[in-house]
This record gives sequence, C-alpha cells and structure tokens, in this order.
Amino acid sequence: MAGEPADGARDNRRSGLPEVIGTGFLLSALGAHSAMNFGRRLAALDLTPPHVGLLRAIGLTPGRSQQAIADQFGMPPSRMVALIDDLEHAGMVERRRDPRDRRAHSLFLTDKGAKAMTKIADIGREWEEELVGSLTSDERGQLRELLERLVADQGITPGVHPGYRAMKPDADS
Amino acid sequence: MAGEPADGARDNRRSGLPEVIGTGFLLSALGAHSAMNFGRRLAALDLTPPHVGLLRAIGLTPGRSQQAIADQFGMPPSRMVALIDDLEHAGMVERRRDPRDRRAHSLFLTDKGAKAMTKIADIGREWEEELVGSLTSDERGQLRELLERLVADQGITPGVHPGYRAMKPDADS
DNA sequence: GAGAATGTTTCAGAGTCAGAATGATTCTTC
DNA sequence: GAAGAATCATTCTGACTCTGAAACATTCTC
Repeated sequence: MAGEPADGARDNRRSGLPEVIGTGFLLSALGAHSAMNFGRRLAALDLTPPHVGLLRAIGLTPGRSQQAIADQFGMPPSRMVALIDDLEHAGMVERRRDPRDRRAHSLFLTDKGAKAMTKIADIGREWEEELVGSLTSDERGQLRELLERLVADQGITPGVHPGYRAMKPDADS
Repeated sequence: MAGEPADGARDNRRSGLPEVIGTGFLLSALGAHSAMNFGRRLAALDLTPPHVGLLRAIGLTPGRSQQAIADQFGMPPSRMVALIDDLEHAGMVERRRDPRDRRAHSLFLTDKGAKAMTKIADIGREWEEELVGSLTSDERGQLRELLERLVADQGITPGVHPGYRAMKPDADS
C-alpha cells in the first residue's frame, strides 16, 4: 500500500524491529527544522514565529479584538496579552479602545508593523529559497500542492499554525 | 520562479500586505499537527515522541552509551538521563555498566521495550493512514520522496528529529 | 601514582505557559 | 432603570521543563 520502504525501514529491518518512521515523522522533522531556521533569522527583528502569525492576522483583518484572534489561534487570552504587549512595545501594533464595546481592544498594524511585514516576507523568501532550493520548479509546485491539500484535508485553518501555543526561536547558533 | 500564488497569497494581496506563507510554513504547520496527533496517541503508552526516538535508536544500535546517543540527538546529557530514567522505570530499557568502561552505561531494549516498539509502529501506521489517507498511492509516494530528498539536502540526520530537545504531547483532547 | 579528562548524575536557576482571580464594561432580566 | 450575570482584558501564581554548572566515580596520560 505504501510502495517502497524507505532507507530507515531497511536499516531497521536488519534489527528485527518494526519501523516507525513514516511520512508523519518526516513532516514533523522538516517542520521543526523549518520553524527553527525561520525563527533564528527572525530573531534579528526581535520577533518569534507567533509574533509573525499575529502581525499577519492583524494586517489581514484589522480592528478585531484580542479574544477574537486568541480564539482563532486556539490560544489562551492571557498568552495573547503578552504577545500583543511585545508588538505594541516594538511599535508594530496599536491597541485602540473599541468605541462600540469599551472593554475590548481593537488591534491595528502601525506603519512600522507594515514595514516589518515586508522585512519578514523577505526573510521568509530567503529561507524558502534555501529550504526548497534543491528542488526543480516543478517539484516545488508538486510539494506545495500536496502540502496544501493535506492542510485542507486535516482541517487546519489556513494560516493558523497548530503549534503557536508554544514556539520559541530555539537559539542554537 | 514559484509558479502560482497560493490561496493565502491572494487573500493577502487584497490587504496590500506581502505574503509570508510559503512551503516552509506549510511544512511547519503540518509537522506540528502531525507531532501533536502522534504524541496524543502515544500518551496511551505513557510515552512522548522523544521517548520513541530513543527507543528506536537503542533498538537499532544496542549497547551504546547515553552520551553517544545524546550527541547524536544534539541533546544535553542531563536531559538524556531523565528520558532514560522514564524508559527504565517503564521497564522498556535496561542500563548495564559497560565492563570496558565502568563509568558508562550501555543501553539495551528489554522484551517489553521491543513489544512497545511494535505497538508504537501500529500507532504510527494508524496515524499515517489518517494523515495521508486522502492522497492517492502515487501521491503518497511523490510526497514521501520529496520529503526524503529535503531531509537529505538539509543535512538532517535520518531518524533524528531536530526538535527532540523539547517535545511534549501537548495534551488537548 | 598524580592530575587531567570523561560518563553520568544531581541540582539550582531561568524561562514559559495555563488557569484562576481581578477589574472594567456591557448585557439581561425584572 | 437597577441588580446580577456575562464578557474582555489583564495580572499573578503555580507548575512544568530545560539548560548549564557542580559533584561523583572511573579512566586516561604522563
């Protein structure tokens, strides 16, 4: 059903043990690798991947409340406070009292936040190039399409990272 | 160079902001999703993904020292102690004083550890089926091959997860 | 045989996160 | 229109985990 066994499978067969390395493991390993490397480059802007997700969400739909975004991200509101604090102190995000509901804070990107997004996009493209640079253009397209289908089929909200609950740059360099 | 823009890109273009969601992000999101789901199923055995990586490494090359494996995993020795403690208490791994060097502990899988590996393999196949079940057999092969090439090209040691430094089941259910 | 180096373990410090409690505002109900 | 329940944001505490340094036993080097 799964075609050829992978290298690991052959190795392990020698040991008489069952193989546990499948596509899920490869995805997880590459995903961690990708997140770590992107996060490391991001550290130059004093940001972490969750910050980026947040900036993106705010830029895409300005004016929403913290809780609305916290819900979307599956993140406790108390964590959202700290992330927004960071971005506000960095001058990238602005909290405005919602005149309709003065309990809530509406979130907006500042000019500096918008400019940060273009830098982030540059960093992302740079890393992307290094990550998939060894594939042909066709292969990149194939990979991208397969991954997008899996994201959809797995019910992952597009653009919302399931691991935002706890992601650090994991400095190593 | 990168063919068609993805859905996210179109969304974002409307907002006038640059897009930051590339293949790297998709990999990271799917990888976290995969790790979480596998980890959740693994919790039934009171194990975490790093435990599994360790069991596998020991089964594949029995008799090595803790430090040898810690080096391979890029993990501090003090962390290795705790993981081995868990597995030893669970009766899946045995520490034997190395007669050649009585400072070192040689690590071996017990029968219980070997049996755990077959259960783990079952869990892994189950999850794999759910993860890529929506792809055709050909597509699974394509995906697997592309991922394996990226792993190799990125210099990731096969079977060694770059994120083993800190992985929890991240209970949620 | 003395001192440096190595494998393992323990321990203390730092960091982070989730969830409960607090305060302000709005909604519901009478 | 007033009292109590619900909601948004924030603060704070407890729990957890990881890292790096110190400690201990053993081996290597000279």
